[in-house]
Amino acid sequence: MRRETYNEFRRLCQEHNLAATHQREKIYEALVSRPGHYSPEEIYEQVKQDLPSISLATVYKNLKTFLHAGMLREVSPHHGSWRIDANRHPHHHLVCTHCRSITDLDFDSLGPVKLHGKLPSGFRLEKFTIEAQGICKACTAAETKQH
Amino acid sequence: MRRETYNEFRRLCQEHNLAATHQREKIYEALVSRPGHYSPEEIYEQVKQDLPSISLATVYKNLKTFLHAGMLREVSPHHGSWRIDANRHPHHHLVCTHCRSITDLDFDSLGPVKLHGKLPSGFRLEKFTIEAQGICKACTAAETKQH
DNA sequence: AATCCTTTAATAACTATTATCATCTGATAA
DNA sequence: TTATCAGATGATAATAGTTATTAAAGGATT
Ligand SMILES: [Mn+2]
Ligand SMILES: [Mn+2]
Ligand SMILES: [Zn+2]
Ligand SMILES: [Zn+2]
Repeated sequence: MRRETYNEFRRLCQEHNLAATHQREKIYEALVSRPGHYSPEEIYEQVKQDLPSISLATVYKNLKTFLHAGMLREVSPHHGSWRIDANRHPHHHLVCTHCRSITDLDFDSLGPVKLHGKLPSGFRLEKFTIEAQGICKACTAAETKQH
Repeated sequence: MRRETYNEFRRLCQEHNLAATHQREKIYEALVSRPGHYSPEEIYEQVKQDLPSISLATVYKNLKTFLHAGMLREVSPHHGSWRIDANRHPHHHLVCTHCRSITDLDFDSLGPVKLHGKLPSGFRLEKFTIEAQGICKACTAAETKQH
């Protein structure tokens, strides 16, 4: 691992009160040292090359820990199960990052996406979709109650 | 089912050479007759109220059939498995609707999202994310070869 | 009504994720 | 340095989500 990456890892662990274990170090490295948007399984395969006895459950658990600490992000806040949309009109979505609920947002309530320059060559664009991510009304209310 | 919805269903089935079965009718109705972004399991539960002997596999198969025919949409083209992003800088994504690959798109390559009016009250916005959906270079190349 | 082809129900198989728990280890202070 | 212990790990069972298989049933066409 690059010295710089290692130091950053130690710092992040300290900041978030996490033990800097070998497993966490390698999981972090597997993600940060190369581009891409990997699945837990892919990270597991990568880390196993250095730590053959690591458990897949450890990978899952630490990814959650890292996400919770804000050290990493998830690509999509609604990966859990397949969701079907019967609204065939162009429109956007409000997505709650807490309960994962999805509601329609009128197409005209957001301006068009402006492209500066060009997309990477070879990519055949079909459409832009915009998601407004945040906390829905119900979750905000539930949160407030607790305090 | 509303007469209008029923006629639309028959028309769509004819257009796409699909037998207009009871099961398909109820699956279509479960989606179209109410707002929301349902999972196959949720649709199954709804349809079972009318057709108690329907199989979950039938729901899955027909959702795929409908999607393929363009009668419905999926909310996200990358729901399959959890994907982690180690890039903490604000940025967007190119998503291939064919192979589901995800690549980064520089934040500045797209203009800011313009909000016309207000979001539904109670929703606490964290950020907008934009996905450029289309066919990636590799998939386009593979497609071209076949012809 | 008979035939053909599609669709369905049931269920096994498979993939993805989470829970459980005995054991181990990193961090801290003696 | 060693002892201590909360927190972390590995093994694996359990659960959730999806796909494959196949015999039987049902639309469509004649
Ligand atoms: Mn929608
Ligand atoms: Mn990214
Ligand atoms: Zn919510
Ligand atoms: Zn592709």
